[in-house]
Formats: sequence, C-alpha cells, structure tokens
Amino acid sequence: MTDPASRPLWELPHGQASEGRARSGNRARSGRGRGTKQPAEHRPIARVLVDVSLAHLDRTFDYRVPEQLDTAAAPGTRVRVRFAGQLVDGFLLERADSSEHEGRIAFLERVTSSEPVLTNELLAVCRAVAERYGGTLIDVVRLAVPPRHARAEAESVPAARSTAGPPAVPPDDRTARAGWEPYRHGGNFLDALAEPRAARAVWQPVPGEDWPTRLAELAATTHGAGRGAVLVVPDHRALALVQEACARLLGSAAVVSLSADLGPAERYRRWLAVSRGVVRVVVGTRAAMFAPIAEAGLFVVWDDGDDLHAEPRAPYPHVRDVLVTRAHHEGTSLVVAGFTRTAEAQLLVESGWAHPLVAERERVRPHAPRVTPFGEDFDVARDPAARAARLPAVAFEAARTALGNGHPVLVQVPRRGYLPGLACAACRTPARCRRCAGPLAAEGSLADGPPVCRWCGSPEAGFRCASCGTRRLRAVVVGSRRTAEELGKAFAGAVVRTSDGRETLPEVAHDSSVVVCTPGAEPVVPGGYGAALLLDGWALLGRQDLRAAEETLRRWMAAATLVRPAGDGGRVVVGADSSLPTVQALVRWAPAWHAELELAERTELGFPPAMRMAGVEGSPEAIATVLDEVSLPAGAEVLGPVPVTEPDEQGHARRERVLFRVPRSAGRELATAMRAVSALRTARKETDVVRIELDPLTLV
DNA sequence: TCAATCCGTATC
DNA sequence: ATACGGATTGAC
Repeated sequence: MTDPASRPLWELPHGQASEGRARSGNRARSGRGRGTKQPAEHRPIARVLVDVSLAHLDRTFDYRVPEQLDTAAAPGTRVRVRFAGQLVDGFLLERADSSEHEGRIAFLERVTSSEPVLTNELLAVCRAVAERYGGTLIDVVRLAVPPRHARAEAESVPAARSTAGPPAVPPDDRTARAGWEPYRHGGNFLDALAEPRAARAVWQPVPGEDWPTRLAELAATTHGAGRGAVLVVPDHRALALVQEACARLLGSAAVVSLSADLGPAERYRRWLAVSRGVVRVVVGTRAAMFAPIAEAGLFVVWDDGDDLHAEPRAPYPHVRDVLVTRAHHEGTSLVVAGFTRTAEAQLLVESGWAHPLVAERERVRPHAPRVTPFGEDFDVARDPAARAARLPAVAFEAARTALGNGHPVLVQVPRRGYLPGLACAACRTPARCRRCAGPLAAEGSLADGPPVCRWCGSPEAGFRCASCGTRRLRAVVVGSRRTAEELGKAFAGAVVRTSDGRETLPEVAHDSSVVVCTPGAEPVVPGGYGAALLLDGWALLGRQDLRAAEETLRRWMAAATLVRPAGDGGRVVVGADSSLPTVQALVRWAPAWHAELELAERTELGFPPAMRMAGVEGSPEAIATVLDEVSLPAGAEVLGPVPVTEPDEQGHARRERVLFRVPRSAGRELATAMRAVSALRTARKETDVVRIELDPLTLV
C-alpha cells in the first residue's frame, strides 16, 4: 500500500500502511498559525491513538484541542497530529479535562473526518483482542476499521439504502422453528434469540442440511427481536449462500455483505452503513468479525476449522476467538457452527460456556451416506482402465453404480505440498517426541541417523510408538494428485470436470459426470452426488500437523454432506484404515465424538487449546536475544529453538522458531510477556523483526 | 567556568 | 526524523 520510501526511517518495516494521506489544506496562510491557537473551553485534552506500529508506543498521547476543532474533535474520529516531528494519522479516543503529561502538549493538527468510526464498543473489542494476542491496539484497530473513503463518507448512505430493494419480509417464526426442530434444544435457542437473551451454542448440522437457511433463520429471529447479527463465513462461496438466504428471509435492504475484495469505496460505504446502524444484519468474510453492529444480538462463525478464519496480519486474531470475546463482552448470543467440531469449539462445550446444538443419532442417520473405508492393501479394480488409475475395486464399483443411476460422482484428491513426516511403521500414528510431543522428522533420509523433533530439536534414537509399541518408523508418503485424465479413462463415457482452488465450479448440473476436486472446492449438485471417492486419506492423515485429524474429517465431511443419503443409494468410499478414529467418525457421522477425542488427546499431549502457546520466529540472533530477555510466567516451558525450513530455500537467510508453552490460566501473562518482548525490540529500533504468534495454527 | 558538542532517549 | 536532557569536551 504505502510506498516504503515514504515511511520514516525510524519506523520498523512491519508496520501496515497508514490511512489515506489527508491534505494539509488551508493552514500556514496566516503566517504564525501556532501562536494564535486557543484551546477549547471544555475538555481541552484529546487522548489520541497514533497510527505508528511500534510496540513501545502502544498507548495514547495527549493533545490540546484547538477551539476551532472543538465540535469536530469527537471521540472515535480520525485525526492528524504532529508526532515525533512528523504528521501522522490517529484516532481520538476520548476528551479529558486535564493531562498527566508534564512536557508541552501540542495541538491537534486537524480532524480528518468527524465520522466517529472507532466507537467505545469497537474500541473495547480491539483492546480485548490486542491484549489476548499480545499485540498493539493500533494493529487491531487497523484490522477493524477499513481505510476511509471521503466520497463514500459524504454520500448519504441511509437514504440511498432504505428506499431501494424490496420491503423486508417479516420472518416467520414457525418456519424457523421447523428448521431447527431436529436439533435438541434448537427451539430453546430460537426462543433465546427472540426474547432476546444471550445464549451460546456449538452447532453441528445433519449431513445435507441447508445450513445457509438455518443460519439465516437465526439472523432473522435476532433481527425480529430488534437486534443486530454478524455472520462470518470463510470464503466467497459461503458468503453468497448465506447472503442469499438472509436476503430471502429479511429482504435485501436489511442485509449487507462485507468482504475485503469489494474495493475501497464500496467496502467503506457498506461498513459505514453498519456503523451508522442502517443495516442490522451483516454477512461477511474474516474482516467482518469486527463489524461494529449496533445493539448486537448474535454472532455466528461458520466452519471455524477453516484456516481462512485466521487473520494473516499481526496480531493474527482468529474469527472464532474474536467473536467469543465479543459475545462475552457485549453479552450477546454466539453460534460456532460447522459440519465438524473443532477442538476449540469442544473446549467451549466442555467448559460449559456454550451448549451443544446437535441432532439425536436417529435423526442424523437418515441423512448420512453409506461410508466404506478401504485400507492400503486394497484390491485394485479389475477393469483395465481403473487399474491404470490405481482405483480400488470398491471405489470403482460405487462410482459406476452412481453414474449408472444418472448421479454425478465427486472425487476428492489431495493438494500438493504437504510436508512429509514420520509415522509408526505398523499403525501409522504420527511419530512424536518423548520430551515435548512435537513431531519427529527425518533429517535427509531415515538411514542418515536418528530423527529429530521439529519443535525442541532433541534427537530420538530409541523410538517406540506410543500407541502400538513398534520401534520401526516410516516416512509418510505424500499423496500425489491423480489427474482428471487418468480418472477420465477409468470412467469412459462420463464427463470429467475439475474444480480446484484456482478454478472453482460453483455448481454442477444433475448429470452423469465425474467431478475431480481438491478439498474446499467441491461444487454443489442439486439432489446430491451419487457417490464420493475420498482418495486423499493417507496424505491428509499422515501430515505432521497438530490439526491433521481434525482437518481430514472436516474435508471428508464437507464432501460427504453433498452426497445423497444412504437410503437413496448415496455412498462414500474413503481411502484410510477403518480402525482409525477419524474414519470411524465419518462412518458413524459423529463429529462431536471426534472432537472429544481430539481435545482429550491435545490435553494429554499439552497442545492448544488445552495449553496456550506462543511461537516466535526470526533470525537465530534475534531468537537468541528474545530468549535472553523474555520473562516468562512461572512454569512456562521453552521448546526449541529449531530451524524452520523455508518453502523456498533459494538464498534465504536461516530462520529459527521457539515455542513457549503455559497452562491456559497463564495465557494472559504469556501474551503480556510477548508484548514486552516486542516493546523492548522496537524501543531499541531493532530492524531484525521477529514474528510473534499466540496459539499458532501450525506448530511445525 | 561555561558554551559547544556529542549521545541516548522519548516521541504529547 | 526532531527535540531534549545530560554528559563530555575544550577554550578561556
């Protein structure tokens, strides 16, 4: 965004771009403008959050409000101030009678806009998030408040919006009730939203559920109670579905969709409509987690296991965490939803903070497809073409039957680029370090010496599998992507289409086609697929990732939910051993059970969310300094540092990573310690930047 | 003894 | 960057 050359030399390179350069305008005409300025009569002090990404300057600075700016300088507005000899942008947080500051106090240079964008409520959210992640307030505020667009701000958003579009259709309570009736306590939950009273739930829909409509019903009920709702989804496909469902129930004028790719003007225009209280239902992707909805009644995160919900900019907040924080602070209802349940959501349930919203077993079964696992020693199909594609006989038969009935077939293949790891040679449980339970990896080939822990670096000479006792290890084979052409040959006569991250097919007509796709890019089919072949089992489950099992089930279920119920002949064939809990969870359609196991395992191994962790990555010198200076809470463990392999090692400097681990109860202290580390470094004008992330999603 | 200069620190 | 305070230096 901002050209690096325009940044002051003393500012560190990781700072985000500051908001649009305001014009200096009519000043300096009167020569000595400074001497003639008079402070405002009432509350002449403005507490300003300056837009500078330096951790040691993460606090407000006092400025004097000149008389002329008295009315414009309202709390929450954007201002421009002279700071350290430079003009910088900032936010006016509050007006005060006096200042504690001993030295001289400069006047506000100008009020950029009198729109109060950073309201007290939004500020409180940002503060809480900054504190949780050990980040600076301004970094979070930049994520929460989109860049200003003067023209969009000048337009009268309310008038333009409320006259357009069809009139709002009052939500029909009975229809919503019918949709939620299969779920235990579903009716009670709707009652709570209607009352309105704060209720928190973790929802797993039954397979094939029209989840966008169910979510829209929640939003409509909240809207009917005169409250606002924010629904956050991972991607544009989900956004379109939920937006459409909400518009259907509430009228398009009552709903606004927010996403980062709208363009600056439209993005700011819609955000303002929310901020000004014109629109009460927001559907959006990640950035919408901060949407300043008026009188919030409900927050929803759909598919919280999708890594798109993790913000890639510092301090890397996660949608689910932010919405949990907001629900907590603002006393609103919350729904954490998805076909699968994350360990984090399970923790919300087990701690009693949220209630499970799930259907009884007998109400799940009729909707689920029949799942057939096949092991590594599968029988290859007899058919010569299928043989060439190395397709198992079961998979081939299931697909052929589906195509014969005129139903399309979904084939899920793995994406490339997974890190190969080590696993038990007998039972394939990922190999873990005895000391810290980190993942073991071979340096070069397995014959080159003992494997080494990727977290703490200790070599493991005497490996013994924790679950079966075997002493042998094997490298996990990374699944290769079977091409559409290969499969096309196996199903001569069928149309083979592909859908992947780059080119996504939104929907496939109900015909005899084979759709080859990577996880997350599955097209929807009216009536459902006749069969799904999940061929990526080994590659997905063998990943050396904390979330391998959870993520695998998430991808499988995302595909399986698009398949017709078993009663209509729907079949899922999955390439993984039937004894694995993840496979069992798919067979029995038991996402909550899987989440219980997952959380229990993480508790046992000391992983998030059972423990809190902080990852610090940087040059070896920087990491050494951090280790030297950090003051960790009592009982904290230090794992590493270990070298981290760069995706491309072409001339990149070596980088290391260290992990700090504490019990959840010390999470706040850990965040504070990380904040102190950054403050020390920025105060020293350290140019060697370290990346600090709390509860990092990937630990390898 | 005191101004000129250097250095480190804060940035209102 | 710039502004400032305190320490250091060097000429009277």
